[in-house]
Order: sequence, then C-alpha cells, then structure tokens
Amino acid sequence: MKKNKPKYNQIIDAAVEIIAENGYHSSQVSKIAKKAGVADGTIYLYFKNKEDILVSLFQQKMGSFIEKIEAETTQKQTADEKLLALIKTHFQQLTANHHLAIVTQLELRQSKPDLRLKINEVLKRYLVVIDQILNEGIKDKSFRGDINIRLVRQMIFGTLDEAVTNWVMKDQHYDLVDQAEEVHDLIVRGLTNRNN
Amino acid sequence: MKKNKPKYNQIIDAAVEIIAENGYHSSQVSKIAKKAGVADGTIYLYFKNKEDILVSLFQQKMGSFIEKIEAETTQKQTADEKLLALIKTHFQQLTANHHLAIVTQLELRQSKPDLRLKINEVLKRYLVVIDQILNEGIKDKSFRGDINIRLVRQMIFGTLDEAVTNWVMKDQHYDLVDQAEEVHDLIVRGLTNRNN
Amino acid sequence: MKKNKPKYNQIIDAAVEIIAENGYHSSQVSKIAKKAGVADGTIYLYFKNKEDILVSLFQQKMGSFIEKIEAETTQKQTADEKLLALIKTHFQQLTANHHLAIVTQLELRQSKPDLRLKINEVLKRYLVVIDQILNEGIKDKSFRGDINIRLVRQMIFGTLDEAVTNWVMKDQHYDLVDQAEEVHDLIVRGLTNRNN
Amino acid sequence: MKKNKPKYNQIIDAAVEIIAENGYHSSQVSKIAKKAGVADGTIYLYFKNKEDILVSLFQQKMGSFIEKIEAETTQKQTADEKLLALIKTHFQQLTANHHLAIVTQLELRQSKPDLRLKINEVLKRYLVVIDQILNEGIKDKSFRGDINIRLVRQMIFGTLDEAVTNWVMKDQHYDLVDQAEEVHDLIVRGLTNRNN
DNA sequence: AATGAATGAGCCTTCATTCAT
DNA sequence: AATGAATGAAGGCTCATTCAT
Repeated sequence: MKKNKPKYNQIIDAAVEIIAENGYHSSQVSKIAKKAGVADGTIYLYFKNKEDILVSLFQQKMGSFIEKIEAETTQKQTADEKLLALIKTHFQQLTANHHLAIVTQLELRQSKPDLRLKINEVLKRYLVVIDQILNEGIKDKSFRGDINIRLVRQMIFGTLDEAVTNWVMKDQHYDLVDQAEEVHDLIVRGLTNRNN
Repeated sequence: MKKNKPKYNQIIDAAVEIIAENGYHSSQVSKIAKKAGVADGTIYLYFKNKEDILVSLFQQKMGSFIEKIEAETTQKQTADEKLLALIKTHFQQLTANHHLAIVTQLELRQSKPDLRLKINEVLKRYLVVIDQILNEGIKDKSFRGDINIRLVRQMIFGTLDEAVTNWVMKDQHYDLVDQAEEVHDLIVRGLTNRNN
Repeated sequence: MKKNKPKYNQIIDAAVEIIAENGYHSSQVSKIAKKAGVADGTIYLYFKNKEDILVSLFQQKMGSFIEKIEAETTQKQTADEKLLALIKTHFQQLTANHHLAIVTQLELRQSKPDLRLKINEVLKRYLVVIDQILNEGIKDKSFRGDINIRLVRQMIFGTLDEAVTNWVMKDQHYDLVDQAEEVHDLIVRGLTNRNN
Repeated sequence: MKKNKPKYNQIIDAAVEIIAENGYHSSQVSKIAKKAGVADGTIYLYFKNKEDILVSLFQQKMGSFIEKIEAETTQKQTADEKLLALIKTHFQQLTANHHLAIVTQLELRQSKPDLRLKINEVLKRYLVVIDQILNEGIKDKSFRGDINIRLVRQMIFGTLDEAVTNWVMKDQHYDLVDQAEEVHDLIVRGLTNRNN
C-alpha cells in the first residue's frame, strides 16, 4: 500500500505546497523533489509522471476530504442539518489547509481529457453524498419534490466552490466558516421575500 | 483602435479555437498563427507575448459578453425578470460559442497571479450587473431585505459557472439554455418545501 | 554622391549614437531608423544591409578623422612635431566625439573576415601617415635608423588605441588630450637617435 | 572545484575553438555542445547562459595565462629582464594557442557593460604585474623616476595587444615570439634613465 | 531503493529584410 | 523616394524523464 511509504506522502505534501504557490505549470518536478527532500529520480519511483503527481494528490487529499464530510453528515438526523454539516465541513477543511484549497480551486481545472476524467472520478463520490442528502430531504418532504437533483447539486457545489475561490483569491483574509450558516440558509430558502 | 485591425481579431479568434481544442499549454504560438493565416512574428505585432493573447482574448470576448447581458437585462422591468434574462443570456452566449465556453471555463482558471488579476478586473463588471439586480430586487421587496449581497452574488455566479462547466465537460451533449428557467427558479425560491 | 543625401548622414549619425550606447549586436535596425527619423525600410535605400551601416559609418567617420590628422601633421616641419600633432589630433577628435570613440575602440573589433577587411582598408591610410612620419624622422636622423617601422607603427597605434580605450572605459572622466605630450615623450625617447 | 569537472573543461575548450573559428555571435550553443561531446542542455548545468561561457572561458584561460607570466617574471632578477620575460611569455602563450588568441584579441572586445566589467576584473591582475615590474625598475634606477606608471602600463599593454592583434589578423603567418626582443628594446629605450 | 547528472525534444521570441502601397 | 506592416528563419533555454552507479 503506497500510503505507508513515507516518501510517497512527503512528495504529495511537497507537491501541494509547491503547486499552490507556483501553479501546476510552474511547478517543476525538481522543485517538488527538493521540497520533499528526495532526488528528482525518486519521484519516478512513486509516480508514473508529473501528471500522476497531480492526480494522486487529488485522489489522496480529496479522498479523505470527502470521507470526513461523509462522517460528519451521517451523524446528523435531518437533510437540512446534514446539508449544513456538509457546508461547514467543506469550509473547515479548506480553511485548515489553504494550500490544498488553492490547488483544488484553481489548479485542478485542467482541460486535458484524461486528467479531467480521473478528477471527475474522485469528485463523483462527493456528488453522491450531496445527492443522498437531497433525496432524503425530498423523501421527508423538507425539500420540494419537484427539484431537479442534478441542477441542485450543481447549485450547491458551484456555490461552495465559488465561495472558496473568492476566499482564496482574497488571500484568506476573512473567516470562511463564518459564512456557512448564511450560505446554507440561502440555498435552502432562496431569494424570495416570503412577505409577498 | 485595435478592434479595426483585422489581424488582431483573426488572431484572437484563431486562439479561441486552438486553445479550446488543445488547451493553453499545448497551443503553440505557431499553431495559432497558422490558424489565423499570419506569420508567427505577426502575432508579436499585436500581442506582447503568448499570455497576452489569453488576456486580450478574455477582455475582448468577455467585454462583449457582459455588454450583451447588460443590454438584455436593462430591457426587463422587474429584478426577477432581469435575473432570468441574465441567466438565459449567459447560457445562450456560451452555447452559441462553445469554443469560448471551453476557454473560459477551463483554460482561464490559471493561477498565475498577474493573469488572475486581469481576469478578475474584467469579471468585476459582471458582478456589478448582478449586484444592481439584487439591489433593485431588495428595494422593490421582491427579494428578502436581509440577504448578504456578496454571498448571493457568489451563489449566482457559482451556480451559473458550475452549470456551464458541467455542460462543457459533458461535451455539450444537452441544451444548456433549457436549464435557465429551472436554475432561476432554484435561486429565487430555494429548496424549501413551502408546504411545511 | 551619397554624402549629399541628408538621410544618409542622418542614418550614419544615428547609428554612431545607438551603437555607442548599445553595442552593435544590440543595435536593431529599427532602433537606428527611429533615432534617424526615417522608416525601417528607408535604411535599405541607402545601405545594403546592417553590416554595411557599420562599414559605411567607419569609412565616413574615420575618413575625415584621418584627413584631419593628415592636415594637422602636414603643417608641422619636423617628424617629432608631426608625431606630436598626430597624437594630439587623435585624442582631440575622439574627445570631441566620444560616441565615435566608443564605436571605433570597441565595436569595430569584429571578427567577421569581410568586415575586418574593409575596416583595415580604411585604417591602412592611417598607418601610411604614421609610416611617412617615421621615414621622415629616419631620413633627417631625428629617429634611429635601425628601427623596425612596422613594429614602431604597432607601438604607436597600440599605445594610442589603448589610451583611448582606457579613457572610454573610465567613462571619459579625465582629459585625454592632456596626456598627449607625455605619450609623445614616451614614444619619442625610445626612438631618439643618441647621436643627435 | 570546477576544474575537476571534466565536462566543464570540455565545454570551455570546445567554446574556444568554435568561437575562434566562427565568432561569438555565429557560435550556436548547440555547435559548442556538439564539439564538446555533450547534449545542449548539459551546457546549462555548468554555465548560466551563453555569455557566461565567454566570461568563464576568459577567466579560466586568462587566469593561467597570467599565472604563467607571474611565474616566469619572478624568476628573473632585474626589472629589465622581467619585462623581457613578460613580453616573451605573453607572445609564447598566444602563439601556442592561437584559437585563444583569436578569442581574446577579437571576440572579447564586446561592449556589453557587464561583460566588460568581468573582463577588466581579470585583466587587472595583469596590470598589477606590469606595475610591479615598473616600480622595481624605478627603485633600482634602471627606469626613469619621472615616468607616469599608468601611461607606461598603457603603452606596454597597448603595444603587446596591437602586436598580437596584427599577428592574428595576418593569420599568424609569421613568428610572433621573434618580435619580443625588438619590442622590448623599443619600450625600454624609452624608459631608460639616461643617467645610468 | 535512491541518486542526480545527463539528455534532447520542443517552443517562444527576436529582428534583419522585403514589398505592396 | 519613402513607408512600415508583415515575414519566417533561427537559436537560446527549459525541464520532464532516464539510467548508470
């Protein structure tokens, strides 16, 4: 199991940091190797090529990212509470690791088809979590029954994504988690003024 | 006036196409020049360097993109209708030019700081349009008075952005504009089941 | 006659200035054209190519440089006085036009054989002047009869050249002409026939 | 220690040869690499850029050039003998390595300021050697006490330099070392203190 | 397993020169 | 005669990857 090899994780962590600071295309393999404290050639004992570092990084980091969200949401009872937990956990984790946030928000928008495919593979697990919450909400009638799940999922993911991107762009000068409740409220209730 | 220089636009249009098909980093300047029907060196009479093509492309195309949205929304009366017009026009334009869509949704998500800065400069105009609509909606009480405009703007932009990205990723196999009404509805009404 | 064409001289003068400031290989034709106030293409109405500018410049400027030296030396009676006049005039002229000094001292040490040939062609006239003075000095016994004219000529030219180069390198911070008498003294005492 | 890296010296030696034959600006890095028997990229493991090859070449070669002159002159007793040794050794070394002679006499006369600076740095050591000999000669009264050392140094260096340049220009068709005694004689008779 | 020196394909950019106007 | 937009060949340099040790 790769995970037990210390150098593997050293390299992944170095890559997150280097890529966050320089962007993927300005992150030379030698720079990552240096940060990881290994020789350039060693990288290729653990990764097929440079792109594989990015993919592996994403699989590793997003894997545990999603696991944490799964864990937090399962503990809640209602769909509404689960959604809030998802938002909070999403924000919390990226706040705790803003290098990772930068990588996921910016560097993973790669257009190379094979790369995208693998990234989407990982993200799918996240989308499944969202879908489950939405289905639960519909079943217990806390959410409207006529919503288009795919669209709502897009709205949720897009909103969180944009919130994080803005926070990253603003150099993390404010507290992202503070926005969780408001974002949740907005998604659930919409813009409409009920007084009308 | 640059816009009157035919070669300038030839190069921009060639760049959109080539970058959409190959990705920025696989789009050699010589490839763009060939598609534009000019010599390699000619590129540098109109653009400072390769990155400047990307920036200029975005400024030109997003400039008219936003102008079109401004034009369409001004024609509508209520904030609600304006928001719908914004969503529809957003989707319509990217549907009409899917090469541009690919470039904006994928290739421009670069993290090189100076590039991001210029991109954000252009996007700011779009955000202003959204803000105006939101303020109008609050004033005429069709939108809640307690919304956080910055957050809502993020939600709207994030949702549209994610919708387009998904459509691009799925190789534009469905009709994006068809989703406009539903997306609008979701944003305005939220998830909540009013029967509760 | 080219000399009467005003643009020809404009270009030559611009070239001296630009090349002195940037070096030959960093002196783009377009830069020279701009300084001369003509279009790039106009250069090629007066010069065969870039190298021809350098050659022509040298022929023009060194031509009159040498003519002036010829004029000044002819006025003197003895070989000794003529040599002093040569040194003074050499220093005076380059002092008066330090851009030209830079070009002749540094930029003309080109190794392209055909270029060297043409430069040497011009310099030959200078060497002839020196030789005449030396022969006169030998004939009237003010100089030793056993000197190797070629060697002495090298010594004289090399000494003046090195003096000017040093002065150019030191950014012309001192008065070059002030050194003329001392340089002359140094050269002549070595040449003096002890029988005198 | 760079000197122990065989490739470093391979590249330097290849550069001397290629530059002597083609001139600096016609000496492509790839040409030097090929002659040195290394890949193009290898050049950049040992040198910062193309210009750095030229500078390093000069530093290396002139370094040992000057050391040799220092060694030869120290063995002699009188200032007069030392000066002759300096001239002979100067001529001998460049005769023995005419490729180097071409590079130093022609290609290094570049006017790029930073390049000049580094070249002068190296040459300074040579000038110090000359100065020491002159001072010794003055002290033991074999040279006049009223000479201007800076000027004499210029005369000596300029004369030797011009002698070598002429020899290089004439394609080394005669024996340079043969001229040493005569050149020495010419310089010394000008320096001699008539009171001796 | 680990190293890191070496490789060499690939590409952006410059700039002397041309030529239609 | 004069222009200057356009050309395109050419080359310095980078960096992912390999492989002998």
